[in-house]
Amino acid sequence: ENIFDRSRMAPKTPIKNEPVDLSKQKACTPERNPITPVKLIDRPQPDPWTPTANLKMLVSAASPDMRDREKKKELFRPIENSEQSNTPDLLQYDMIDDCTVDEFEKQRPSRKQKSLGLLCQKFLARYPSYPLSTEKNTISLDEVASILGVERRRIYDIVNVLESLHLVSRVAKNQYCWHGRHNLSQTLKTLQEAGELQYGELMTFFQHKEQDSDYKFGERKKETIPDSQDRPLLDFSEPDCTSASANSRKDKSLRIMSQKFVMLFLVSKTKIVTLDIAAKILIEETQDTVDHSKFKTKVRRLYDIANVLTSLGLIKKVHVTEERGRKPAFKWIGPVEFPGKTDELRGHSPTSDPLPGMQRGACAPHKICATRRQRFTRHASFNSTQPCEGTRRKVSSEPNSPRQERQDEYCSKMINLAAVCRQKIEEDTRNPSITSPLSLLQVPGDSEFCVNPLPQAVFPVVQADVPNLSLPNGINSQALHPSTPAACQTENRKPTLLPNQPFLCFPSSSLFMLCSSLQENNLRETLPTTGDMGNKRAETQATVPPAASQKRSSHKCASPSAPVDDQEPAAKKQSMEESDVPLSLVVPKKVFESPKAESIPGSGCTSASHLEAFHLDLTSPAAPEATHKESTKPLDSQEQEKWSQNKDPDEPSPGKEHISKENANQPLLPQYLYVQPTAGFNFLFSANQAPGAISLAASQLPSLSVPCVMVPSAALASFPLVCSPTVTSPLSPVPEGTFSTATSMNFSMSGLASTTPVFVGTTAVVTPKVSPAPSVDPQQPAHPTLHLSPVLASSCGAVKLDSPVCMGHPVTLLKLQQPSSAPLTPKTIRPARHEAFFKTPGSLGDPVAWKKNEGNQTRNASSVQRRLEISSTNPD
DNA sequence: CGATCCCGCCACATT
DNA sequence: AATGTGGCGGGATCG
Repeated sequence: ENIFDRSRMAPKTPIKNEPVDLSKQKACTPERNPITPVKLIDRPQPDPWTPTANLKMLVSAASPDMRDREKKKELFRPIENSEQSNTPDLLQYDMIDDCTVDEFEKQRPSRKQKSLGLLCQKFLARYPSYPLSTEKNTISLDEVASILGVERRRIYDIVNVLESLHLVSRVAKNQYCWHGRHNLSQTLKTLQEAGELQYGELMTFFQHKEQDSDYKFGERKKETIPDSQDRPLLDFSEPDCTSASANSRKDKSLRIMSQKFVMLFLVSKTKIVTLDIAAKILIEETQDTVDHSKFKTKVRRLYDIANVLTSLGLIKKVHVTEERGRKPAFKWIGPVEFPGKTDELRGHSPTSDPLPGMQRGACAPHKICATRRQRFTRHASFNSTQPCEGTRRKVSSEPNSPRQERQDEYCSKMINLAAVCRQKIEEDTRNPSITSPLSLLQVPGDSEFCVNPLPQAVFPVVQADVPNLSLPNGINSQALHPSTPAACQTENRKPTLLPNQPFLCFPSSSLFMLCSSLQENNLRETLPTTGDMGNKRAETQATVPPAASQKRSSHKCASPSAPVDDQEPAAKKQSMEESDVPLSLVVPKKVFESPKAESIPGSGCTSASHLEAFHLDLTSPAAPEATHKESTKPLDSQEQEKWSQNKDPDEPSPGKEHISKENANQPLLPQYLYVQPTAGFNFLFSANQAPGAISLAASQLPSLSVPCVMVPSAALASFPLVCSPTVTSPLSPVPEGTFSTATSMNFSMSGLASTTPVFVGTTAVVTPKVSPAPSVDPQQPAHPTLHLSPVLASSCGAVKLDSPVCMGHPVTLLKLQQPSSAPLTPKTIRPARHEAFFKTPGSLGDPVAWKKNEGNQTRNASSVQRRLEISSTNPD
């Protein structure tokens, strides 16, 4: 048959491997598309004749993407290529002729090449993460399908997931509109909120023990679960989507499932969700009913969703080892914290609004929800299901009261649950082997997560959080509070918070983050939850954010106490991270307002507040970004612990989160992320970039500064990395070359680490030196925004991160402009303010309080990096 | 052999 | 009825 077709269709060139179909295409453009999608061609028989089919073929042939694809294939199988370039074009049938089966197989695109994840990457590569509003970004399913060489069905899988996150929206039949990640933070935030309500406890629970939880809490679960069902909530479709009708079709499970799945991550303290747990939770009602087949199907779907989310750089696959064994799981590597409210952001550019933060923040929180709800409501009629929800929604829509009440109730309920969980946890904790929640998380050898505890746990704590920033989308900063305390608690870890310091130092930190202006992303702040964070970083990815996940509401209520307990264990675990790796995160600002400082004034909390000050305005001006610099550091880091102090404390108050919002307003914080070498590679992130960016596309990189940089650890050791987004021209010598490299890389793939260090950033400067004296020189003064070198910094005056604290390690950031917001002033400033902040941390945006670490002992150069301090100075 | 997940049938929705 | 959507699960691959 094939032959027949071919003859007819196209003369085709025998060329390569591709099956017949290809040949057809080839006919058109022989060289280019070696890779034709099999399907089209293959299937063609049935409809080769259809106009559509032909069209598709043509399109595919023409498409550049196709070429890429082919290239990839080649890469994958160089061997094959070399040998057979021409081999079998035949299909199976043809094979008979000459090709051996083997050859055939080789040529045949591997299953992996056809994976949904890869397809999704290609899909995403076609659109900018942050499209200009002006651009038209319509997506034609048919076109894309043909270009990518897949059936439309597959595109639906991708689009449905993207739609659930609002990266796209359906405008018409066969037409979708690409929105990009501009609103991703908001969407995530919304999901997080919704998730907490729906799954907060559940997750907590599950994480501890699934079974038990189910068992015991079965009822609860049911309750919640059902609720979850409502799609509308979650979804927001677009604001208007008028298509009320839209609701139709079942619930569009893939979309809903996707949202729910994401919610689970956002709600999870560990940020790791195992497939089976997710499947159980997502299987709606059924608690027990879960028949195996249904479960299986659900899992299948989750894989589909996970592939897309992975391509988006929001999650990554990991394995969790539990008592029962290793289980597949996914870890959230996307932004974790979202600024408080934020709706507004949407349209703006991140930097654009300088002021605002506060106000908006304040009000905003529910806005979005409300909007959606309304929408839903309209549609609502349809939603027959779950009346409850409807109710709920409505309620919620009102920002005010109802919701609160509801929460309260919820809280109370949860409290019990929490208590139970806690017990379990405690028990677990005792159990050396595992801590419940964490246990799940940890992944033993697998990826990066290891369960084994390291002796020193070093988990740095981060104190500060970054408040959110002004970024429109929202950055998130809230979360930490609660957790933070916990983290701090862990004893050892108390890293470095110094009272005033804005930054934290972690002992062996694997990485640091500093935030400067961020845009969407959040910074991840800290560590609260520790485990996650550590792990994450360690691992890898760029994810910066991991951790902290705490969220608010439910937690507050429910587990106030619990968390703490839990955390300890968690911390331990974290600490464990693979060998040394602990990472440290540093966050400049922090927002706590927390009055509560109960715990320790000086320490943690306060520091946090100081952090706020930290914010720099970098962003506002222009692009402020900071540069990053780092050096690798050796290891002794642990010493650092000494420095660290704990924070403590506590609880941040609930409200804090919101508060953070205010902070958020503030312009920015520079964030830096440093990852230890151990991890395998180092990253630096600039806060500015959107989180998503990371994963993505290289395409972005070029245009902007790259948000992340990956460097092989080894490389790092020798070189410090710096990234500064803002600047366009790379100052440092290295940069260019490296740069390019960087650009080329795709972050998404973890695998990519290049051997050489990469520097990215427009401005960035890199200093080759190792930890110790970093780089003064390298940097250039040039940018306005930041400087790395201390010297410069001083000159600039604005901000400086120095590491006085850090041991010497000099990393400094300077921010020139916008002092006002920036808290950063070094020592000088500090003193006075210092007090202020204590008093009213939250309110002051600026007060900057920097803490400094003292130098604690560790001063070695190596450790330098660890400590970043901003102000350095006074501890006071 | 379990984990993944491609593939595409087919039902339901929309036009 | 045709076409768009997308649930669903068999069974092929991968590891």
